[in-house]
Amino acid sequence: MLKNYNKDFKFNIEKFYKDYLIGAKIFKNRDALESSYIPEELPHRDRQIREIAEKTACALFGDTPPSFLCYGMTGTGKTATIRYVSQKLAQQDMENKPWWIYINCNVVSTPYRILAHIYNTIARKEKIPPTGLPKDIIFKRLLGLLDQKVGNSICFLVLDEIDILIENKKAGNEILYDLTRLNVNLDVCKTSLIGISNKLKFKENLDPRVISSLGKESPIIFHPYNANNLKDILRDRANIAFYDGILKEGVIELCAALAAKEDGDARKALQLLRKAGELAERAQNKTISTDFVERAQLDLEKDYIKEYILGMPLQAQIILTAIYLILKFSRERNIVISGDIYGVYAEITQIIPGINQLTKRSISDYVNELALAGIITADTKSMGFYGRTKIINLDIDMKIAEGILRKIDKIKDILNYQPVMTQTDRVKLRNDVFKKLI
DNA sequence: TATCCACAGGAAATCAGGGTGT
DNA sequence: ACACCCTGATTTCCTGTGGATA
Repeated sequence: MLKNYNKDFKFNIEKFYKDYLIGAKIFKNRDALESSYIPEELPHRDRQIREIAEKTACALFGDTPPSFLCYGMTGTGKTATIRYVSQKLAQQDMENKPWWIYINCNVVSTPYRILAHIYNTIARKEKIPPTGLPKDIIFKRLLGLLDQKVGNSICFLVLDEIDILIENKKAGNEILYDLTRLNVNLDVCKTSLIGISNKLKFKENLDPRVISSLGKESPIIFHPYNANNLKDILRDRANIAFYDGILKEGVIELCAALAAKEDGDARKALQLLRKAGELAERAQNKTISTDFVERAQLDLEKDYIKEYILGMPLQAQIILTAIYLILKFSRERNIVISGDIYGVYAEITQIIPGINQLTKRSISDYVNELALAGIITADTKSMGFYGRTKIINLDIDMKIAEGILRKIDKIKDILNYQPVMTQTDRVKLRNDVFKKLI
């Protein structure tokens, strides 16, 4: 049946657009606050720029630059600096401009796809299919293409988030080894690898053969920005992004301070500023005050959690639901252990149609992932005679969790289901024991 | 001090679903 | 149609483990 809407409350889209156009303009150039934006100047990265320039300058003479690594936490400007230097190098007067091929190993995450990605970016047309061919065939085709298309100039292969590649130790090392050996098999073209990593210790998992070529050069370290550094970066970007006089006193300082707390993450700082601007814009405000920054921070956090959970595989969502239900229905509300999760999970997979039940081993992995994302905390604890287990807590508000889970079709109907497990005394009994021991 | 709980988590195998060239 | 390839998710098999208990 149709609802009888009050006419006065009807959303007038025409008027909305009109008001929107007349209303305060905040953004002059929104893109300047994207982390992919390469500004004219990169504040506080002089040393890194110089080091990278020194290592790559021999490309000007057509010599092969050495392969090297860049380390630094997220938002310390690694990718931006590389892109910056590559732009500058391309502006120099030289016969054969070098090629730069960017590979984000988080997106292009398998050996086959890395080779295919390199091939396809150079070839433009006549692409290699996304799957189906043997790897060595692609490798040979790639060699031919490099010699033919890149000719006697340099091809830089930038592997961003290279640590993700090594998570699969065997396959990751194999492809890296293959890439380092490209030069040996090439006739005219030369390649040079640049690895970008968030984790300092990722080198531990690297094959010695790979280290010998990728780790010979001293790595370039990107230290986190401090609050003052971040202020400089934000000021530069804000000048491009906003109209004059939009930013109120203290906005940049607050963004910088908040991001400095998060390991000096410049990406975070820019996100805060952009979100604050968007909130002000939506509120049809003429200026951005620190209030908007505070709201932006809450919003960003909520958005992140929501998007993460809704983007998880259904099985992971069900496991989160199991944790939620245990906390909701067990009388001792604060303790969840892995065994209980599995029990309740097994129960609800029976209720939801079309779901198959996974093994404990897989669930253990999913629980770890949830913990890594900051949705739950999971600390392994030895209970001596009572075995070893993980003590799990929901790290987000129960209400928020419920709101998000309610958006998932297959789950929304079971959020009031009381698991049999929590009705028996088993959970309570265990909780009593654990409580004493913790 | 040996035992033993209740799991953790690594490595390799398997499976299904996407594709290939011949 | 066929033999074969790559990938991601999962299973199977397995070894490891901290400390309360007997």
